[in-house]
Amino acid sequence: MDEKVTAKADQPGIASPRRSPSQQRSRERVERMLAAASALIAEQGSDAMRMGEVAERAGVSIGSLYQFFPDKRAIVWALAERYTAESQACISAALKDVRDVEGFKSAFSELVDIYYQLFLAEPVIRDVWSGTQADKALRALELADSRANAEFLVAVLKRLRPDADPVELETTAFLVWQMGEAAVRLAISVDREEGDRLVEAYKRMALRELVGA
Amino acid sequence: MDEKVTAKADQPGIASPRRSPSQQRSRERVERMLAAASALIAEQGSDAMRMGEVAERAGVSIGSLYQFFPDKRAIVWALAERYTAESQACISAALKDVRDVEGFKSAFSELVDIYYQLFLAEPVIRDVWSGTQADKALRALELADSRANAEFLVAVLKRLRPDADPVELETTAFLVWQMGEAAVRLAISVDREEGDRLVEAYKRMALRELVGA
DNA sequence: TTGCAAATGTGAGGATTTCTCATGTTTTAA
DNA sequence: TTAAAACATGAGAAATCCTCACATTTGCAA
Repeated sequence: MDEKVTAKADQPGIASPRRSPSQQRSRERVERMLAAASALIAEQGSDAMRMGEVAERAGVSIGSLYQFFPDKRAIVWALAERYTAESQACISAALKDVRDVEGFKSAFSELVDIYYQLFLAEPVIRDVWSGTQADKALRALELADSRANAEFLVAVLKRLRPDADPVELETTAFLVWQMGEAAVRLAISVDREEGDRLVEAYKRMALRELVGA
Repeated sequence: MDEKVTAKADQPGIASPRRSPSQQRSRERVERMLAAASALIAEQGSDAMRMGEVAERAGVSIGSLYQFFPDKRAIVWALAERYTAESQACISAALKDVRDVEGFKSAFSELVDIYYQLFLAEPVIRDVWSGTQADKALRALELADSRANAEFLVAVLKRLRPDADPVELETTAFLVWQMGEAAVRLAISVDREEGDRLVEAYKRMALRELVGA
């Protein structure tokens, strides 16, 4: 056992960024790396993405890639983080000003549509998600994100239904949120017509559960 | 470009079994290989499973492994097939003799419980599923299976609600089924108490959607 | 401007893993 | 008994991830 301290080991299972780009030049290069990775994942899936190919397409050396990303998963995770941040912004924006049940219904519907459109427009998201599913540590973080998102729903529902059991509300919101993600992923996996039907069916189902028929 | 014909290429993306074990001896060896793979996946996840380790633990050579499985994914897929077959049997058994709405409710509830218990007892299933998600071809097969399972639901629902729109029934059943899978996977990812609550919440939600309050 | 330290860039090669194939052994069936 | 088919083996070819010693560029204080 050598005591040599390696670059990893900030969180168990997740290697920390080896270094943050502090210069303008390197920030641009990191952007190119992520763009190249995103394109490759969209083409072939995250599993088939090759680090050498990412480097080549970004116009950098393989060494530069590892200068900013400790390993392959870190690239997938960096992309995933962007989309979770984006979706969090969507949710809080959509639900912020909900005052009554009718307002909630339309806000929720709109929210689901935005999600659906986001996934349709960026097939990368789907593959990034697949990549995270195959990895225990990433899955845990994904789950935590999902829980955090559900909290937005809980906050609104507590206003709309102040007499409801908080624990049940929490459970329902978490479940409905997770199912929304599943529904959207399912919808983009089938043809457009069926996908639209599935999303609409999900909305009905979710709203019935959240605020009654 | 050489014209050499390799063993793969029955279906696009899915390598075909190189050879089916026809002798008793080899059938037993294949069983040992699958058991070893299953154990390793349960311990570390399908991604961390090493072919050499599978061979060693099964007491066979690496060459024998590749005699029956064209590649690593094929092992994961073979395990996945077993569980999908098992779950299909569950569904048809549970729904076969449903005659009225009350019977459907209890059968559905029991079905979900069986699924939940199956996933709790065999963490392999979860990892097998993660493995298939990371792969486009396997995902397509998984989706086809899910659709086939939903057909069982559709068949029963058509009996119970003969006046309902068939297309809507189909959509709803597919969605509800897919969400059930998502709910169970979610439930086994959290602590037992919350998992139980989530599964119960899913049952309520699904039954309300399928046969009304 | 100059000089130096920190940040960044590079790619050959070490380490690991999947999978092949030539060769040897066992089983089947006529 | 014997030939053919099925099965078994493991060294090593091929592919891939990642490291590391060294080169270059940038920021900045003197």
